[in-house]
Amino acid sequence: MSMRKPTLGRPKNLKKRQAILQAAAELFPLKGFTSVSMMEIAEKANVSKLTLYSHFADKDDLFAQSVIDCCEQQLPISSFQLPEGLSLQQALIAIGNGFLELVMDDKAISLHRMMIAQTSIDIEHSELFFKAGPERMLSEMQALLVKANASGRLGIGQPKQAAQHFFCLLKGLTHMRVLMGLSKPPSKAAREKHVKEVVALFIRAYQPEQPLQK
Amino acid sequence: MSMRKPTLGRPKNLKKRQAILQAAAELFPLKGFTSVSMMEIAEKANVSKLTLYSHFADKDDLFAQSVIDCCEQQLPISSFQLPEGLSLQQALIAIGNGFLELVMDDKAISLHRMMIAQTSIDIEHSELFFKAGPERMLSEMQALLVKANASGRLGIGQPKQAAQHFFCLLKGLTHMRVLMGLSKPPSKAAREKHVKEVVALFIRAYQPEQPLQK
DNA sequence: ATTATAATAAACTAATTGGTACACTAATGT
DNA sequence: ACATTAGTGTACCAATTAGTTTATTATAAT
Repeated sequence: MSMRKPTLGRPKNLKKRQAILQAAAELFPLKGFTSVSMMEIAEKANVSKLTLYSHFADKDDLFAQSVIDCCEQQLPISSFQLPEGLSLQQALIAIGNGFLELVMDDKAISLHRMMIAQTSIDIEHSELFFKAGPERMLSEMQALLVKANASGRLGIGQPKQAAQHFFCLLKGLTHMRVLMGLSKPPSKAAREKHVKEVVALFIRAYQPEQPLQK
Repeated sequence: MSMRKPTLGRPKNLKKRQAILQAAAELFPLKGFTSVSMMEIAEKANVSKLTLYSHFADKDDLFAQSVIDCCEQQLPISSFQLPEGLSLQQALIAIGNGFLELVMDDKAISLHRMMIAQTSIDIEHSELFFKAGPERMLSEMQALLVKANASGRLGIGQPKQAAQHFFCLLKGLTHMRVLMGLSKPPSKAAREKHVKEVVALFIRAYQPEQPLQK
């Protein structure tokens, strides 16, 4: 287990490594694990096959690293802060837009496909992806709901459930259709329209028990 | 193009064909198209490799036939009738249970995986599956919503949208987790609990504008 | 300059696999 | 009985491919 980083000799070119990961991240979701050859990846990355094997132990390793890399790249996308003075509706719309953009993104769709196609082979990777991906937003959402609950603006029995409902509504039928290649990812305008509609529905559903008189 | 069925000689054993389709339907979703060899399918079906090639032109053909076969098998599952005297809540629960049973079924999950994994290769088959599968229930649901709307029990602007929301809520996070192999399909009890909760949410969300006094 | 490592190109190994050919047996209609 | 097709088993072909070996050049630290 000597993972000492050698200080001697020519250092590894990190850009090569990134190019390989990039190529892998594009090819694997497109054609599936077994249909992509190492040679193909090497060529796409403009790198010799042996360089590829010098950076990654084998095909499985490359695949795993590629998934990890994708997940990490995805993280910062939606680390949005929601301004304090926002109304509940506006806050939900902001979260909704962030989530839908994240989840309909080409990369995210590719990742979904990979995870589903390689099911049972890479459960750990799927867990990883799930945590790095959609599940990260559940906590933010939950926190918001608890707050809205406390201030009497919503009446929610189970915030965790409610948060899940919210995201499922956001994904809608479209997400599955996109996964299957039956629809293109929706435009920003289409996404925002959908989010507004879902937020309205959500607020209606979770009005406090005794609605305030207007 | 001579597809004449020969009346001469030993007839083909339809059970062999079914066994092959069965084996293919199990193996393809499990390991992905390219990772399954024809030999493997032949062995699983207890059939010689050549028999396989006598029933199906090549691997692509077998895959396509397998998808078609699965879709057709799925059709009759949920041709349920809902009794007339049912309350709205009970009707929604009945539909919800039917839908969730259909969509969490092992076969349906396998099909989803296949459709997603083979994306862009088999768009026609995906369309086929989508129509044979979940989409068939949208019309039933829509019809019910229109009726509930007319009788004043619900206030729904866009019945089609509402129906989609309903089914998305039913699937929930769980469906995706099952697709990725992260969770087992929920038990009947778990499904029914979830359905009840979703129906309650749905009815709250789509109450008529002027709620009736109690 | 020396040393150690990175990277490349090209040839090679060993295994898998889609698809076929051949020789044979089994079942069906005439 | 006979022709015809279904099905089996085995061997085979051609192509692909994960992974290795070898020899050569490039690039860094000391």
